[in-house]
Amino acid sequence: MIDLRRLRDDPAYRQGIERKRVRPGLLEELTAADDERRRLVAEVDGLRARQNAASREIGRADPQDRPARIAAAAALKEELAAAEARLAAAAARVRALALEVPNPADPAAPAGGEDDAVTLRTCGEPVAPPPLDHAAYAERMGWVDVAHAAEASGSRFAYLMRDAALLELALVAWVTGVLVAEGFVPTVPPVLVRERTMEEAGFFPTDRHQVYAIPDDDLYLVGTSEIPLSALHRGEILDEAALPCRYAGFSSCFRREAGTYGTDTRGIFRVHQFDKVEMFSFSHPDASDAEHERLLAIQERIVGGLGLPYRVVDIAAGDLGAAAARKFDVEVWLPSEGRWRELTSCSNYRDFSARRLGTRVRAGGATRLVHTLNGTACAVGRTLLFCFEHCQQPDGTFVVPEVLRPHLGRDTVGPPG
RNA sequence: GGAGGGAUGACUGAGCGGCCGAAAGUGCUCGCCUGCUAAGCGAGUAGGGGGUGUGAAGCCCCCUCGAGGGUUCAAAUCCCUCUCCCUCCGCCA
Repeated sequence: MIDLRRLRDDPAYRQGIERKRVRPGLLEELTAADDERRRLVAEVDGLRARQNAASREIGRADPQDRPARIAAAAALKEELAAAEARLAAAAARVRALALEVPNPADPAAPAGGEDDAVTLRTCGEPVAPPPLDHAAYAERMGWVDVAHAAEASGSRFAYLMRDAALLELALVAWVTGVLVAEGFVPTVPPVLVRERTMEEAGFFPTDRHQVYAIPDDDLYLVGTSEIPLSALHRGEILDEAALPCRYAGFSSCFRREAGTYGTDTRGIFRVHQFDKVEMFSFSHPDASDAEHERLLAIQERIVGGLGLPYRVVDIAAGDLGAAAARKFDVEVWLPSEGRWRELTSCSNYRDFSARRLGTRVRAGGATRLVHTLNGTACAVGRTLLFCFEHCQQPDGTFVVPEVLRPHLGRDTVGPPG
């Protein structure tokens, strides 16, 4: 949810919104609706003030004077009720329009759209493709079974099996350890949440079509543990000393992947269900840029620690999603495709979802909305897939990344038979 | 799933139709006092919205006692629905 007052008063804020794609006329409609809402607030407040005053006088009046005064006060009720109905309608309209408006892009975010991300740095070199691409290799090793998954669940599902299943556990253990050492609270959150939680996290209404719903129980499957983590301080006013407040969430993630028909169909690059360790920070509003850099640095340490060549890109304003003011992606070289592909993502939402969540910080005498940030620590399936190509030897042996060896208990995994 | 009890400010907890946005305590802030610390003394201390200010302060008004509705001139207090928590029974990994 954006800040309506800033939309009114701060041209830079409005420009930040316009750097994203917004429906023409939306902001004008919204400000007009908000003007009307404020006018009605004043009207209703005035009527209520009169009614409150009248009621107080009745309480103080002599019992014999009361009937006449009560009759007079009763007349106010109808007028007030009508005005309140108009206000409620206006407020609902403002809310509906405001939910459509994205968080302003940060001035530092590059201009443009999907193709205009700016590469900040590249660590490691592109390499030639291995004998087998990730999907073929995983099949050869008996690590991924999409055929039976299709029987059980449909397309874009997979069984992760044998050493790949153990590699997942090793990855999760290693990454979680890194995050705990960085002061993150390790968390296994709920993956089914209410509609309200989706909305407050900034996913509804804009990304509703990407979310699995459980209509019988009014619950929704999360696409990332960011959602339940964001609800951890819902409606709370935090102490300044408690910030930053960092959580590492491990969970399964569920995504409908609507609109991706026919893309990334090989292997487990894009699936409906995967496990992920996610970082989430509640930051002091003055410190969120530094926190963002910090999350990014942790991501780079993890990806670099696995020995994967990567580059960091700064996502352009027009490609930012509704909630992010700034976003960095870490892209890893996928040899079989001969290009860099997204592995992790790290966003600063500023106060956008904190406003819906009601998560604030007591700063000096005042309270301010916190800033929320999130970043992938490890999307397990996709990380493994990159490893399938980068750790694959010409003879088919899989060389376990050094950091995972203590967790897996082996240095290499040979091909079967 | 069945039967009861509960939800009050940063926290504990009183209030059970008007004098309650709310006692008391804790915490926090400021001042005093004290070699330092602890203790003590005094004062202050909810959030949000609208308006008016030099869009600082201040001032005025409105809303909020889990959420939403209702009764009433008037609701933290009465009624209904929902959510969550606790106790007991049932079921269960």
